Amino acid sequence: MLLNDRKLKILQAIITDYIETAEPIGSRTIAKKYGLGISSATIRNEMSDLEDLGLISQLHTSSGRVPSGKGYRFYVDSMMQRRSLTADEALFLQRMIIDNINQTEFMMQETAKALARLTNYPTIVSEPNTKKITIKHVQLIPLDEKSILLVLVTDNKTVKNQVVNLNDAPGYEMLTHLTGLLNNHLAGLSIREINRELIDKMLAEFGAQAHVLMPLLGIIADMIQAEDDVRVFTSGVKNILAFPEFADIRKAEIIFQAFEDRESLFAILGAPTTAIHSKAVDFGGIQIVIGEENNLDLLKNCSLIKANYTIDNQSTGCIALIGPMRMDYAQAVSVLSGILQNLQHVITALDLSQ
Amino acid sequence: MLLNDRKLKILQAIITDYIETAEPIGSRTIAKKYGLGISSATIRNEMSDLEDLGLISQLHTSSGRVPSGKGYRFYVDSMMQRRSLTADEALFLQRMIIDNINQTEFMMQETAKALARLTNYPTIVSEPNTKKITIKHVQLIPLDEKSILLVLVTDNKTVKNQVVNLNDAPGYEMLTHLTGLLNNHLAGLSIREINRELIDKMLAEFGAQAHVLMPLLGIIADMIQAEDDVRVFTSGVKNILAFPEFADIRKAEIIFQAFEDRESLFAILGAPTTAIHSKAVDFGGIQIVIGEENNLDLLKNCSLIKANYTIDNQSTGCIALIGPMRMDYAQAVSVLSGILQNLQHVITALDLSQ
DNA sequence: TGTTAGCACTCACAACCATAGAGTGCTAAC
DNA sequence: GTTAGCACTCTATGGTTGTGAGTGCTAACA
Repeated sequence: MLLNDRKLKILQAIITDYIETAEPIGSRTIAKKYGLGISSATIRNEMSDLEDLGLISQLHTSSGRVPSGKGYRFYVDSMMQRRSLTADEALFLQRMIIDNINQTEFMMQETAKALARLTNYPTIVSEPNTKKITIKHVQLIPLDEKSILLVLVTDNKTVKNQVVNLNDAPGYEMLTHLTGLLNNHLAGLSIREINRELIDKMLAEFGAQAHVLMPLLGIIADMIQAEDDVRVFTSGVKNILAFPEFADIRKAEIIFQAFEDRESLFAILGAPTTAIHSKAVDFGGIQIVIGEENNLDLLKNCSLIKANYTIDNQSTGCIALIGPMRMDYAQAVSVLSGILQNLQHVITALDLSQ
Repeated sequence: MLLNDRKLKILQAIITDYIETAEPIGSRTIAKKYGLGISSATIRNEMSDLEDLGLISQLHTSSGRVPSGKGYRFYVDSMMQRRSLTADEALFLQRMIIDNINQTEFMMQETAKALARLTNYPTIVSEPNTKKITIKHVQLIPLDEKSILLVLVTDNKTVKNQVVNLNDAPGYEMLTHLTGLLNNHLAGLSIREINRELIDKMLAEFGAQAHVLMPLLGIIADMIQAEDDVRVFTSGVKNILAFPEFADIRKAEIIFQAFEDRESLFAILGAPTTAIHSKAVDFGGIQIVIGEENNLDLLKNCSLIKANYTIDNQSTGCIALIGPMRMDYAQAVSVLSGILQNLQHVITALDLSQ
């Protein structure tokens, strides 16, 4: 689609004004507020053309014009200026130094919070999905006569632990011995590689302590399984209450409902789109989905800005923010981009696997 | 305050009706809906008396009556029937079996969710505050050449871990040795008991590895410190959107704001009230704070139902739910009571310290 | 031919009014 | 002590009207 310069300026005025005020805008207002040097009548003619093109629409005759989904799409694709971070935003991100993190959970939650804070839109962040977790180290620790603690370190930088209740827990010396045996056999293996043959061999070596092996292996399997369940974090849902689009509480409730339910959140994030892979850590491009373009009814009146990111070319997470269709795309994209860089920096610093 | 039987019945009718409908109720409606065998005129006279007593009030002449804060207080103190759990509620709680939990976090979050689910009110649950944590076990685990994992088990059933980066990490054998030394000296101690004298003794024993001791002790102190920070969990904030009291989004926003801020949540839970202590685990009585009785402006139009619970006579947590003043006190109290029993059951089962 | 002024028209919104309905207090009768 | 009846009050609802912002169309102008 090709528009002449004047039409572009008028469309720009309509979109920026509507993003700011949420009020339909008329020809006279444009003529007065944005000094384009043409009369309102001329603007009316141009607006009529823009409406024929489907870029703007009016709720009824004699109301001002409002950008349509197609209009926002055109704006985002062809007109939007990539703005850089403001001084305040940059400062905020600089201060958000997350160091010494050994659990992704905290980092994800902080990322969601920061993004919501800076954009004033609700955010969703899903954890990287690591499907091929391998065991790095297992450690048994005595607690008391009837229980021991199992600590599992996996290759994706997370540590999990679980109390194991046994009728007759081995003593400290024996636990140290068993820890050695477990590590000899299990270190470096994924859950699928623990087969019958290996288990038989381990049972033989465990001797009198063989009865504790199966419970331990079962728990290890469960722990890895749980780790494979991708977690998802949200922040700032309440921000939608500030938008007139959600003045009707029923509409707000739908969003709140979705944000309380894990399944809905994954539905919003959508099927994992192909991300661009690079050396170790890479962030795919930022995608914008506007209004009706969304497959979910829930989001037909909203826009979604999201980006995938990958770690080690295998595990990919998603970071997204939701707003009304008239969201401030330029600001949201620049902040999201800044956050992604931040995340990349932290993940790279954390990367112990190299 | 003493009321005759007929006044009690009328007050009861007003309160139950208003809790259900949120609409002011008039004499004629009471006469028709609740067959008390007296005419609306008589009810009017009685209502006039109830208003003089401050138990009900009207928004303007010729509107129906609404219970006042004092009215709810009287109802809660003197009239409310302690109802037992419904079959559905009891079933739900039975199914909420939380077993094998070694972290309080999951349990607290689940408790908040269950309570919100059953009552449809927003809930807040704060973790037990354990001020005198002692070290139960310390374990050092090798990760790679430059980092080891420190696992700390404390006597309040929680396990924490932290990656420690060192320029030159000791090998597995050495770590096992150091783990033994650390446990010999630190097991059973609280953070205050780790003094200069003890550290000097440990430094001597660590020999060539003395340089790793101070970083480790520093991290242990930080971990205990973090554990001393009471966490707080919430659930179901969005439920307030269903109440006409919060039809004005500004009012809802105030509550949402408070629920996003840790400090506000603690302010809502209030200064810890004295809980009744018993043998090992005890739950103090359930307290109800109605409207103006709240110290926080934020809650002047709300009611708060809360209970403290204690573990081992020393650490006390709080569990609370918030609703409009016309909340269903009887239901909320019975469900809260059921949940508390559930929590007690789980905590007792978890108790490894005996 | 593109631009603009002018005009008639449309629609949302606020203000205004009348009416119906639900409630009250008061009084008098039972 | 209870109740029926009455006058009164206040809210909510619906219809009417005026205003303002917007439009499309037409004719005049550069």
